[in-house]
Amino acid sequence: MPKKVRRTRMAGRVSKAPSIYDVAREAKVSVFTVSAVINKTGRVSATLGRRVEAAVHKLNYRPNLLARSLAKQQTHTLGMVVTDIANPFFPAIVRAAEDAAQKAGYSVLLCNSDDKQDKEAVYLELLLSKRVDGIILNKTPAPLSVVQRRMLDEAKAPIVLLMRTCPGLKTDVVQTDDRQGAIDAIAHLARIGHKRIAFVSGPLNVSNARARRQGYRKALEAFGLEYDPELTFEGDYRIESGHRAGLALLPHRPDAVLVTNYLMTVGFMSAADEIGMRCPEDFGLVSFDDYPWLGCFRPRLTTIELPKYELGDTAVRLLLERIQGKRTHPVTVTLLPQLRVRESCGFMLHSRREPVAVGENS
Amino acid sequence: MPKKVRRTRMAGRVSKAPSIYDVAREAKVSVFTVSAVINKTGRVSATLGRRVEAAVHKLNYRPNLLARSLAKQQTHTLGMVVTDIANPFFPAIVRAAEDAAQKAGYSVLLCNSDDKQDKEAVYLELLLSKRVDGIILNKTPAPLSVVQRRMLDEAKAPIVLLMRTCPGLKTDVVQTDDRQGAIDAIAHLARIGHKRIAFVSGPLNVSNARARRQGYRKALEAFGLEYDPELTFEGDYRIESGHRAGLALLPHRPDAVLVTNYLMTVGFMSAADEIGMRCPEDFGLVSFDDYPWLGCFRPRLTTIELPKYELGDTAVRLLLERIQGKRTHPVTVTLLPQLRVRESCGFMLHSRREPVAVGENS
DNA sequence: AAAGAGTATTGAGTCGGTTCAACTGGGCGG
DNA sequence: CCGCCCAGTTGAACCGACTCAATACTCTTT
Repeated sequence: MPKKVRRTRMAGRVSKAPSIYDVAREAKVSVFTVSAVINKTGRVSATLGRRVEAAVHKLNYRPNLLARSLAKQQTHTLGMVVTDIANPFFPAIVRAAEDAAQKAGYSVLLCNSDDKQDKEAVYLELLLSKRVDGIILNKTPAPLSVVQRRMLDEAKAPIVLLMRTCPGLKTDVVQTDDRQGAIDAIAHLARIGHKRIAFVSGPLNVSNARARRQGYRKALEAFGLEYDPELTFEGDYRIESGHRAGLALLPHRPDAVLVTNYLMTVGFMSAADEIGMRCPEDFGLVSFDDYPWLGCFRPRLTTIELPKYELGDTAVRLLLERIQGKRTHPVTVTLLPQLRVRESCGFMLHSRREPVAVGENS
Repeated sequence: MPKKVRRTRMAGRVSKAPSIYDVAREAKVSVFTVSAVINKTGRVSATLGRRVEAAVHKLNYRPNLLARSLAKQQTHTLGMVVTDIANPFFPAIVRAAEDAAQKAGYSVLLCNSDDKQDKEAVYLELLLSKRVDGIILNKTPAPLSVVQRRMLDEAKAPIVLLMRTCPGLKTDVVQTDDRQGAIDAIAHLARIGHKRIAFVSGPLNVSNARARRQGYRKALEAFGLEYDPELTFEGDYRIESGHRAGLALLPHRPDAVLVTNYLMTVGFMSAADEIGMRCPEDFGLVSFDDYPWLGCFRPRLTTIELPKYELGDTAVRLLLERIQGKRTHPVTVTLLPQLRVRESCGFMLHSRREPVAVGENS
C-alpha cells in the first residue's frame, strides 16, 4: 500500500506561484510556523521567524487568498448591487463604499441590476456562491421570492439596503430623508410664490419615490395649495421619462415643477427646450441630487442635495458592524438632504452668484 | 490506529451551507457523481442523475465558488483599477466592462487608485493574491517597480491597459485616438476662424495627455498657427486644475481653447464666469468627452466624444481572449473619437439646434 | 537531579470543490 | 463459456491555506 505522500511537488514544474509549503520547505520549518509568522498569530522564535521571512522574500511568496478564504470561511469581499453605475447618482456612493471597504481590508464586487428582477436574482445567487461577507443592495422593487429569502437566510451574509426599503426584509437600511427633501423643495417653491407646482416622481413601486411623493403632497397641503393629478407624472428615474414628463406637464402651464432626480431633470429640460418654454422665466424647477458640474448648467439648478458619499460610507460601516458581530439588531440610517437654492426655481430676490464648487475631486 | 474518517460531519451542527459531500450522502452517490452532474462533465446514468438533482434541490445546494476556484485555479473574476469611479469618465466604461464580463460568466472587482502609485501597488498585489483571472488597468504614470514586474510576470494574469500606455509593458492596450481627437478639435476651431488657440492638457506624464498635446501642436502647425507656450496649461484632469487653467489662460485673450477633459472644462467655465468672460462670445471652447446631460449646459459644448462604452467592452474582450489563450500576442486597439459640433466653439454658421440625446439610459 | 510549568514546533485534519486512476458489472464476440 | 471492452461509478489525492492536539524543548522549582 502506497504511503500517503502529500505535497510531493516535483521541483521541475513550470514556475507557479509558490505555496506556503514551498516556503516551509525553503525555511526548513513546518507550514504552521510559516502561517504563524505571516499572520502574527502564535509564538515563533526570532530565529525561525527570520528564516521564514527570508524564505518568503526569496520566493516572493504571496498567500493565496482563495485558500485562506476557504479555510477561514470569510472572503473579505463585499458585494454591491446597484441599478446602474452609469447613472451619475451611483458613482460617488460606490466610491465611498469602496473607500470604506478598502480601509477595513475588504474588496468590492460591483454588479448592475438594471432594476430587473431576474438580473438581481442572478447576481444575488452569484454573490452568495462567491461567499461574500456582506451585500449592499439597491433593491429592485420586486419582492424577494421564497427561495431567495431562504437563500439569503441560510447564507449568513448580512445585507444593507441602499436608498430603497423592501417590505418584510428585516435588514439594515441606509437612505436619505426623501419625504423631507421633497417638503423642503416644495416649501421653498411655495414661499417664493409658486402656486401650481407640478411633480415628476420616480417609479412608485420604489420606496423613495413614494416618500418623495408623500412629501410633495404633505407640503402642498401645508401651504394650502391644491393637489392636481394632472400636474403629476410618474417617471422611472431615466432621461427619457423626464422628457416625456416635460411634454406631458408643461402644456398645463405649471408655475413650477419638482423633478425627483437628475436624469429626469435633464430630459425635462430638453422637452422644455423643444416646446420653447424657458426656465426659470416660464416655470421654476427644483431637482433632486447635486453635482459639481451643475455650475455649468443654465439655468443654475436649485437642488435637493443628497449626501451620496456618506450614503456609501455608512452602508459599509453598517455592514462591517454586522459582519464583525458588533450588532445584531437591524438599524435604519436616514441622512438629511439639503436644499441648495440657485436660479432654476425662479424669483431670485438677491441675484447671488454661486460659483461652481472648486477643488472637488469628482 | 484510527481509520481516517474524513468528512464525518455530525448532523446536529448549526445550519451551514450544504457541501457537495452533503449532497452525495443525501443522494447516496460519490462526490464525483455529484460534481459530474452539476458540471455536466462525464457520463452519469439517468437514475443517478435524477437522484443527484433531487438531493441538490432538497438541500438547496449551491456550489462554493471559492473551493471551485481553488481547485480549478481560476476565479472567473476580473480586477478593474481606475483612477476614480466618481470621475464621470469612468462609470460608462466600468458599466460596459461589467456587462461584458457578466455575459462571459465573470465578475468585476472594482478599485480606485486615485492615480497614486502606492494605492495602485496595493491593489495590484491584492488582486493577484485574490487570483483574479485578469486585470483592467488605468495605469498610474509611475513605472512599475522591479518587484511589481516580477509579480505580474509570475502571476499569469493578463493585463489590459486602459487609456494609458506604460513604456516597457508589453500588454494589450485599449485607448482612443487622442492625437486625432485633438487634431479634429483644433482643425474645427481653425477652420471657423480662430487663430490664438489655447490648450489645457492633462498631466503630461500620462500618455493620452501627451498624445492630445501632440495633436494640438501638429494641428496648429498644419494650419499655420503659431504655438505660444503662454497659451498652454498643464492640468491634472480634475475640476480645480481646470479652474486654475482658466484663471491663467483667459487673461491672455485666446480666441479659443481646447480643454482635454470634462472636469477641467467645468472648472475652466467657472473661472471664466468669475473673470466675467463669456463663451462663446469672448472665447470659443472645445472639450473632450461627451455626456447625455450636456444638452443642459450653456453654452452647449462642442466636444470630442470618446466611445466609453466601447472602451470597457473591448477591454474585457481582449482580456478574455488572453485568458482563454486564444491569442498570445499583445494588441493595441485604438478607438476613434468623434467631433460633436455645438455652440461653445463659437461662430455657429447655421444655428442648428441639437436636442439632448433622449432615450439614453445613462 | 527529577518533576513540573510553560513555550516553541510539528503533524495532520479541514475547508469544499475537481479530477484521475482504479474498480465494477453488463453486453458482446470468439 | 470465457475474456474483453466500456460506460458508470468510486476512492482518494490535490488545490493552498488555517488550526488543533500532540510532541519536543527550555527553564524553573524543589
